Amino acid sequence: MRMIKKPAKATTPATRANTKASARAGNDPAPASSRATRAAERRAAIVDAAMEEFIARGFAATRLDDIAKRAGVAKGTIYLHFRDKESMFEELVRTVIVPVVTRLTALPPPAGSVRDLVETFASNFLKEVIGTRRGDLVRLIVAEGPRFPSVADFYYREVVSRGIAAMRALIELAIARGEIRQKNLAHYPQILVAPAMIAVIWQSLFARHAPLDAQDMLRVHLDLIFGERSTT
Amino acid sequence: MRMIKKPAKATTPATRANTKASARAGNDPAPASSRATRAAERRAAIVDAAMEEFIARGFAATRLDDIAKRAGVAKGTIYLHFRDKESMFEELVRTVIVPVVTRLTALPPPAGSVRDLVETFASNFLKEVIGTRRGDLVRLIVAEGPRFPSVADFYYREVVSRGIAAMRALIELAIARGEIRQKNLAHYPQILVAPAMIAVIWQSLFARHAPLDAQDMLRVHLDLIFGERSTT
DNA sequence: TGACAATGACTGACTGGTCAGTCATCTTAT
DNA sequence: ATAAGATGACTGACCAGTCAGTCATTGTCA
Repeated sequence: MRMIKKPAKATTPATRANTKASARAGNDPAPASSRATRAAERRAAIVDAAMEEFIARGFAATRLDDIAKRAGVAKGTIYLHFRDKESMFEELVRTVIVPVVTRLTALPPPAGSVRDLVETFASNFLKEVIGTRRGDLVRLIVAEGPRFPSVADFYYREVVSRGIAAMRALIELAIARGEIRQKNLAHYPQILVAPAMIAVIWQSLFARHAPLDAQDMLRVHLDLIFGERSTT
Repeated sequence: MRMIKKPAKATTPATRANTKASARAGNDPAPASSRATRAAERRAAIVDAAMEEFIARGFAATRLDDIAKRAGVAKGTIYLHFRDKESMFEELVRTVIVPVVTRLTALPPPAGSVRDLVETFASNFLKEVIGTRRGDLVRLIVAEGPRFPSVADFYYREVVSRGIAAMRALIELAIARGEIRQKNLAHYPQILVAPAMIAVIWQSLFARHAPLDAQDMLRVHLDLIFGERSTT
């Protein structure tokens, strides 16, 4: 946002003879890494640190100085990897979200009942998202979405619409197979995932007041949709 | 967030003789109001303006100057009503939330089936919260909760725990009456309200990508829980 | 192979704009 | 008359973004 400045005078440039000496904050002792490798590591460190800070403080209240310190990097270094704070936030979301989606959408062999499939999916979601840093990221997206339409758009395209479509397909299959009776459910796959989302939010906001057994809740919810498990 | 500052010197206070002439932004022409009334009106105007701004920008990115301008008040006036930005946010949440809770918990005569009761409740929630400014406030609480533990606590105490308890009571009643079969549902009243919460969030984040017929979704969800409506 | 030069990644002090909170002064109801 | 209410210019802390300078790594030549 800052305007281009005049050349900037030198103001006693000699005084900075000290510096160095403490540089390279004590991190990787690996000396044999190539430039490219090192760069990638640093970028990853910045992304990690940024995620931590953004989750803890939100976009506006996060200081780049803090991100830099946490990443063990100078502030200027951040600008070698990201254009500005805003695009750092956007890229961060992309960087973190994409692997999760690909991992979760890699559904296991479609053997067995639809319920088994959904249960596997729920179980993965539980491990990978609910109560983890990634769950906090989801909350962060809900929080900052309105101020970052591009993030909300991205999240809708890459996560929500895909997830909804996948769930709808599963529901339709289950209806065809007679595993689900309520036909209208296919119109609102949101209903299928709603408790999982609530669990994510609950864990970040209320867990310390009233811990929630997300796993059991999801089981009960699936019982509701598919009918109680027969104890065969 | 700013720390308490030292007294701050006065620096040429006399130079400000001009001022006035345009003050009192053109608002209420009512001259006959008492001090107390006027004060209450101003406070309300500030609360409204603050809610609008906080919802649009989040806590950290909201400027008190903007709130003052929107409320038609000078910045200093805000400090006659609130200690600082943070406590303004906290009081704002209390001020806005309480009436909603009391209105919603004023359930209609307990005649008819539990499903009718729940449906009435859902219908009120739909009108009063989903897709309204108050719905945005819920999203705001989710967004800022982690940075305002006192707000999250308040919200948990006044809204969440009460709502959960009320829903649990209804579920147990419905189970006793045979309206609900799934007995475990009483352990997780969250499941009952989850789609409503999702609807709130959906409307603020994704409505423009994919509008959601919240009313119909809630109906389908209730069909799922209570069984499809008999067409008697 | 060893020495020197070129490269560009990295650093952090610095700048300028921003904004929460203050307070001397003015206004108005009582 | 006068005290409570209201105003908005002002202050100082704060922080995103910049850039001159440093030095580890890589490339080149004898």
